[in-house]
Amino acid sequence: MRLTTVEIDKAAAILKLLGDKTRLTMVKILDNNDCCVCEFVEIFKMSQPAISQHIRKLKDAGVVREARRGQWIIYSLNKDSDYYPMVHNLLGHLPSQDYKLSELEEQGLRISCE
Amino acid sequence: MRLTTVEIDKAAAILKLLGDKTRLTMVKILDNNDCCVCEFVEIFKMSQPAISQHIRKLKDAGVVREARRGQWIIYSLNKDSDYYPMVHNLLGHLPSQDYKLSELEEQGLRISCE
DNA sequence: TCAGTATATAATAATTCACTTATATAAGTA
DNA sequence: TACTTATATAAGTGAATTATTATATACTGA
Repeated sequence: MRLTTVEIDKAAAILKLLGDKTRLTMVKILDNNDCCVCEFVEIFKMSQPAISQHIRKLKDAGVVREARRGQWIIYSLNKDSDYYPMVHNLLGHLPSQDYKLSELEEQGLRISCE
Repeated sequence: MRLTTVEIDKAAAILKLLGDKTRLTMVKILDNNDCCVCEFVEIFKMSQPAISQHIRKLKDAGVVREARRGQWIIYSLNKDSDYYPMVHNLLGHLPSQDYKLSELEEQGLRISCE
């Protein structure tokens, strides 16, 4: 584990973002997997704009990055972010949420990460 | 560093609390020092009720605990909390805020921790 | 017991937040 | 080109959040 230091204002802003169950779960999932919006819509049973708006906040903060792949936009954790060490460290204290993706896979709804 | 696991809902609630600059700074200070409300009032140049309300949230979540010492109520980090390992870990990524206490000390306003 | 200091609580106003619905954009495909 | 799918953006709304001021409680010491 690296011990990078993050300004306290910036850290508070990141923690505020992660202080939402939906976004925290997203980020935990993204720590191991890349995902697209429509997968999150399925996982969280939430409207597409709601998901897009959550992701936008994470993207604006530099926590997450996007890459278009044809029709889809694939989101992944931005491991180059100054915040990544702190975030990754934190995610280590959370139980894996990958079962949510497994459920999608079973339903044949997994899309992005082949 | 211990790797304790915290339920994702609970973790989100804690991170939400820490996602406020004032509370995050408080907790960072409390990681090394015990403090009373009036010291925080000085440090943050904020009204006493505002400080009390921030502390109450931290106390309700079990992050912080109180001990009355005469006239004062001394707050400290609750190291027995299930969240403490995660929180402590996180605080390791933040720059020390102890200079804020040193400033108090210089002004002769330090109270609690002799 | 009274005055002063430390803290908590209550009520409230301004702001922010997380959704919603409606609509726009962009890519893929018939 | 027109239709479909994936995603983003905009506008609006109700709930939550963070301050404030006013007031209550608790301890200390004269």
